[in-house]
Amino acid sequence: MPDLRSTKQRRAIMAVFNQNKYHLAAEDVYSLVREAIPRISLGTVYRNLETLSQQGDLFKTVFPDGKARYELSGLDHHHHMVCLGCSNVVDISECPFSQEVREQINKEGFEAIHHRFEVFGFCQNCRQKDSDR
Amino acid sequence: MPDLRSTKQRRAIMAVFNQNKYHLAAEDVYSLVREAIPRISLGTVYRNLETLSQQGDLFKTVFPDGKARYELSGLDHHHHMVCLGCSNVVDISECPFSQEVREQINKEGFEAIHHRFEVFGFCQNCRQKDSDR
DNA sequence: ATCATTGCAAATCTTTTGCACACCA
DNA sequence: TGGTGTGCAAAAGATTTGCAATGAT
Repeated sequence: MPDLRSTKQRRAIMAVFNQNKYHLAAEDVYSLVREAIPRISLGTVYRNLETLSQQGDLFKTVFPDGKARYELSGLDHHHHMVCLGCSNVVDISECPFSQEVREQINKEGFEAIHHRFEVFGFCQNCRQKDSDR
Repeated sequence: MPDLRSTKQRRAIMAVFNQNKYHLAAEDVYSLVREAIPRISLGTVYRNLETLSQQGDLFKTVFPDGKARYELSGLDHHHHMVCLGCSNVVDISECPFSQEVREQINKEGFEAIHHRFEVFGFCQNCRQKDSDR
């Protein structure tokens, strides 16, 4: 592992996440960080998202639309509710990782590193709009 | 919604899933179905995977590598353990969708359609190989 | 006959990468 | 200085789409 350097770009990307404690796709980060550094390249954004994820500063999740989203990994452990209507994501603080699940995993000789729980459905807003669904 | 027609291609794709009750990426389906229909096109495979998923015959999941996998939706409800070493997937039959989680979701006005629970880690095989990790 | 479906190829979208130059330690 | 990081543009990989021809009902 080479040592990470502190560059203007890297700092600006982390600043984006500190100001937007939410699930950001690479494009989102790109457009937000360009407010501070207009000439930053999308490639740099991707490279840093990857690096920062490997460092453990960010947490990467691939959502059902096939796009990866990132968030600060320092946040409380939580899970996601994804709205199938508007694609918005709401956090769930309850963690469903139960003792039964843990036992089944151990029984298989599997070593769990991390896990992810996602609920897909429709948020209040979209339920009202789509009441004809 | 137009009415679905029963084509040779569509039947062959379903046959692939009936013979391989597992998580198949579009490429996998493509190469398997070409054994029966060598001139089938990849576009047709994608279109049918999408159609069949919307019909509820298949269930689509996007894995962390950004590729979508499909499986028969008639199978028992289950979840996934993904090995970070060899990328193999093992099913978990325990479902962690607890009453507490359900309550939190309802409290947000969210209507849950389906959910996904994934555990990432290392399978027995990879743990032995990588005992220096 | 009608209209869903197909094959083919081109297009799209997200992400990755090669390369020469810039910049942090 | 030396090697990491950046900008730019091209490449790669997965998926989607336009179009004319085919085939199911």
